[in-house]
Amino acid sequence: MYICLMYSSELIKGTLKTIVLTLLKEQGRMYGYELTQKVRDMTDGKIQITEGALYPTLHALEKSGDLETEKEFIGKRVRKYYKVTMQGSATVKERVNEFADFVKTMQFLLDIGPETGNAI
Amino acid sequence: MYICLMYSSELIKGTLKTIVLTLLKEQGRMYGYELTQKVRDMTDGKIQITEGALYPTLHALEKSGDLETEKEFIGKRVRKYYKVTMQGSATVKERVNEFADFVKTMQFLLDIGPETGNAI
DNA sequence: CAAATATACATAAGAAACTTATGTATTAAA
DNA sequence: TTTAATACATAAGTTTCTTATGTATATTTG
Repeated sequence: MYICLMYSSELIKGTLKTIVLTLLKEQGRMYGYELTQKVRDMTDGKIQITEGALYPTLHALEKSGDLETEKEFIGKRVRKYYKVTMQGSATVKERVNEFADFVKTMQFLLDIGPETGNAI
Repeated sequence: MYICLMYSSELIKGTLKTIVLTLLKEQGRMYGYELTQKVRDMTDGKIQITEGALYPTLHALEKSGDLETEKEFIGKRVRKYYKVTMQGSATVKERVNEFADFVKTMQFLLDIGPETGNAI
């Protein structure tokens, strides 16, 4: 079985919003830094979300109405918790379904099985 | 089951080279325009490779040594056939394996099954 | 047979989504 | 007490696409 330490940035491109929205929906609420840690831990470091990519994305998702924030003070430090709005909840479903469909199409195109991932 | 007419361009981003290399390896040799048609047909139009994206990609893959070309004249019209080099053949394997691995990680992250694609 | 469409290549400007670098500030660990 | 971790943010640069444009031949259709 093939194992790689870290995916090429090309591959991850376009999936950041889907990942963030899904995790926030599952976890209830999280803050930015927490998200980077969670994704790194869940993927054994294979997906590492950089802060330079994450924060602008979170801001965009808030602006589009898919996320909303609650500020909280931990000592003197501000922490911004994000959670999925009702609109965002629908967006998550769409995005996850689209991704699942896309994977099927790609598996057909690349001639790889769904479970085994057996390459040529 | 979820079906969409066309994937958002975000999702497809980063998979173009993998698709092109895989099809060329399977089919032996193809020319650019043929590739766009093949992908469109195989995916029922859900993935539509634009020529503006394809030709620069083919040129890059030739430059990197993964593809080589043969020019052929169909009447007065030039047709450039591409085929995978020995180096390219290894690249295909790597890329397909990486994609398969990536899909597994994403299915875990998004909490979707491998076959059913059952969303929340 | 003329006009529209399909075939077949190519490039260039602009947009989108990242990476890398930098900045600020607090808190915990060595 | 200095380093690392936590926690936010933005800005410049890169990659990779979209959209637009260009050229030319071949085929279909009205």
